[in-house]
Amino acid sequence: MENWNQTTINAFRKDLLAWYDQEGRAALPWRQNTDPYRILVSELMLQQTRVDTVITYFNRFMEALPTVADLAAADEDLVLKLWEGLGYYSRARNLHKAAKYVVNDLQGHWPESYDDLQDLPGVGPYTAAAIASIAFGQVVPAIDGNFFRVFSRLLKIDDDIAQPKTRKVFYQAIEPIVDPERPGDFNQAIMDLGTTYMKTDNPDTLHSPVKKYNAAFRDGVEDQYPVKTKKKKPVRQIYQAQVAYDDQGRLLYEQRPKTGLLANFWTLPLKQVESIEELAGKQLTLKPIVHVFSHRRWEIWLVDLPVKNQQNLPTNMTFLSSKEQEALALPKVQHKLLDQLKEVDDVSKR
DNA sequence: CAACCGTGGAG
DNA sequence: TCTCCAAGGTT
Repeated sequence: MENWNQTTINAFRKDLLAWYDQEGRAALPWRQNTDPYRILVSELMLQQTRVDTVITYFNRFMEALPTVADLAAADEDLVLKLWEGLGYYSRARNLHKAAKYVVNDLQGHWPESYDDLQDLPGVGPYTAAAIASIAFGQVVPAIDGNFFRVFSRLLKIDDDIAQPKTRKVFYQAIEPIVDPERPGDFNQAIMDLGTTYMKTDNPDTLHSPVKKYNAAFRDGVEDQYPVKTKKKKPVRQIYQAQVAYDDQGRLLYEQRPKTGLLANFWTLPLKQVESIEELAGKQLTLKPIVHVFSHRRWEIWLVDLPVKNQQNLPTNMTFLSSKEQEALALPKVQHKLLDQLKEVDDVSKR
């Protein structure tokens, strides 16, 4: 691992920030000001999610709920509807809880430090550092995937970034490098660098503004960084989705358990099966609907399976009209099921 | 610590 | 089609 002296650190800060001031993504909507609420919303949305995807959601969210007080007073249904399709829905519920915590428990006074910000639900070390530095000027590195990638190359850090304990190594290496005058800009500059000249695939290190500080590039081993062990493949699981209507043409839904995958969301009643031979009812499609999560791959078969006793449904099931359904936030997989069902209906009408 | 938790884009 | 992964946090 490289060890920079103070002269190198000073020069690096200057070169990085000069580039950032010229070519940084200043137009990103959450960079219009440093309101901690805007930073919080954007950072929660950006967790494991691409900037291009977030922009639309962010603008819509801020228009609907412009202040932390608005969010604290909002119904969870609205919050989830604004988050619909973005995934990792615990982020939305945590964001809602965090707003209530700030407004109701702290009388609207934001925690300002790296340590205190981590008391907010959904706010861990990265997000706390981002808010503390950008909104409150604390000198702390916001170590995310960009930081792992950029500094593993610059400093030739060989630790496996997939291991949680590696965060400590990076923190100790980077903390002295953060610009004490402009910590928020320093952090955002590293992120911009990490998505441009120092991105994951096909980085353009030759033209990077900090090329001369890049030890891995200097030694011709840039492709070896960051060191990262591979993830496991998603487990394949087969499901049947029950298609059943009541006498008013409403469709049967089932609410998922309040913890776990897609917690509390409504979907068609889903039942896991070992193989398609186990499907109950008439199979409606030739191919399954495939939906891949981080750790699971669902192959779902629609089956026609009417409910015999509509008056005696389990408590977590209900019939919903299309109008009732449209008011609900539904996970993407359920939208896929509905799209497929609509196609089946269209074909049968011909 | 390792597993869990969504989705869409890129190669 | 398949693999990886993108501004991580919680349990």
